[in-house]
Amino acid sequence: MSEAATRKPAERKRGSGVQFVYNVLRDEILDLALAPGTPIDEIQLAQRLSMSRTPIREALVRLAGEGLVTTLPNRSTVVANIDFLNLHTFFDALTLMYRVTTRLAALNHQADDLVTIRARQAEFAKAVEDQDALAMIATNREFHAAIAAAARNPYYESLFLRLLDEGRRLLRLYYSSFNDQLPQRYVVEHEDMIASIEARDVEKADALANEHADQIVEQIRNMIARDHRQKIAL
Amino acid sequence: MSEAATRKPAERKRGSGVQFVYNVLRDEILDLALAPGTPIDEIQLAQRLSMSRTPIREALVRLAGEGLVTTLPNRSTVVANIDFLNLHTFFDALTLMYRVTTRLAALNHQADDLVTIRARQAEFAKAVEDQDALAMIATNREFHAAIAAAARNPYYESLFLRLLDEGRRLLRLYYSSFNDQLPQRYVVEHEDMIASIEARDVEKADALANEHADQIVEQIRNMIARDHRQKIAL
DNA sequence: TGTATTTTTTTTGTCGACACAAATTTTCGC
DNA sequence: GCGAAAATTTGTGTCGACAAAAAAAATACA
Repeated sequence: MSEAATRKPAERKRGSGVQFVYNVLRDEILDLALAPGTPIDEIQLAQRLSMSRTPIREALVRLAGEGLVTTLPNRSTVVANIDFLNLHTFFDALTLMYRVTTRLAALNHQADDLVTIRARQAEFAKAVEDQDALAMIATNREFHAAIAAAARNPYYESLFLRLLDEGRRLLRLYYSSFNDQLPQRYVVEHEDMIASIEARDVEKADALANEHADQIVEQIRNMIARDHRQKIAL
Repeated sequence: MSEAATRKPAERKRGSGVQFVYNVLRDEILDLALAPGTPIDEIQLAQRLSMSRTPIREALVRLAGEGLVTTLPNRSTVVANIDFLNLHTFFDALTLMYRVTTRLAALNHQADDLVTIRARQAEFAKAVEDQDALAMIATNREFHAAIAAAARNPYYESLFLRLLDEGRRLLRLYYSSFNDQLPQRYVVEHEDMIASIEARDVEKADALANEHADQIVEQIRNMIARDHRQKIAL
């Protein structure tokens, strides 16, 4: 059981129920606290979070819309599987969104966007320094999410966030081997991206994002290739 | 009240309730039978579709996830507005998805994909011949959806479908002036795209999709520019 | 008559209960 | 003992009801 699950049973503000369940489940899914394929029992969840099944079901519908769970009709909904066979479609979309959001950030960013982006980058650098792989994964996501926000295109942003989440789940699988690559390189690449965004150099931002994406995709590929266990099983 | 609303009150299969409500509402929203900004009364809807509020609420959650309705906490959910001020973000994403899906279709399509695509194209050509603007909008969507399916990338596909739906809603606003452009041109462009996909000529497919998207964006821009009524109001 | 405050109404968010479907176990025939 | 049919159990899909929150109406007051 995760930490959030053991929260105070009663006294939650009206209307926050669905959001609460959504957040708990989302975190547990992305942290792999709930393994892919795990069936989600509504009644059990209702008891655990001490609320009725109605808000739980609505949260599940929302998660299903984002592809984080799969609903089997008249049967339990399960945590979405990681489709190793079609990872290339994920990498393809991820790379394109890296590029597009960084491009548009260079074009459309406003003054305070850079403040936020730099703050996220500082957190990422801190995580690298601390050799904290889990924090690196989380802060890296937030860094790119901040860039996506500065890009000011909600369509790209929502897809990108979805992809970053999926990536977070994937990296979580291999986080233990996340340190021995060369994460310092990512810090430098991030700095370059920030500089090109600030200079509004669209083409350079694009190129850097492309390289950066290739780096990350390559690293994930290596981590998977090194691990010949049960790729198909999941 | 739309046609679907007046369906047989009782006797629907178990588990199909949410899907049914979702389909009804989605159609009415995209057809502008429900105008943007219209509040959706759950009780009223429940009576109209003769079912309880529970499946209705779940359908609304799903629609909210796709951005077709907006949920105001403790207040009624309303049909999503059309954001004329940020249409450029829509056009940008739409153009990119036109390109990417057509590219990937040229790369990844399989034999029977072309059969489906050609069938959709035939329906589109028929609509043009019949001067049926509404059918043109609908069949054009299905044509590009078929290409997106052949592209075999669910991430792009889901975003593209969302954009096509949003576009359907937008075009529906101006469908009356959809004839007097030159829709015959679109038929030819579609044919060229099919040919380049079949030839697996990725670059040509990309270029054609780009042109095609520019055409459509331009047409929508013209339709909006010609109409100086209540752009801001909606 | 206009404005602030209280009351009423409307509508959402949540709950507990029941019905139905699928999975599981038990029973029965051989 | 083994396989098929029946019964039980488990868990989802839907319902009607209630409580809280917001909006609307009514009232009080200047």
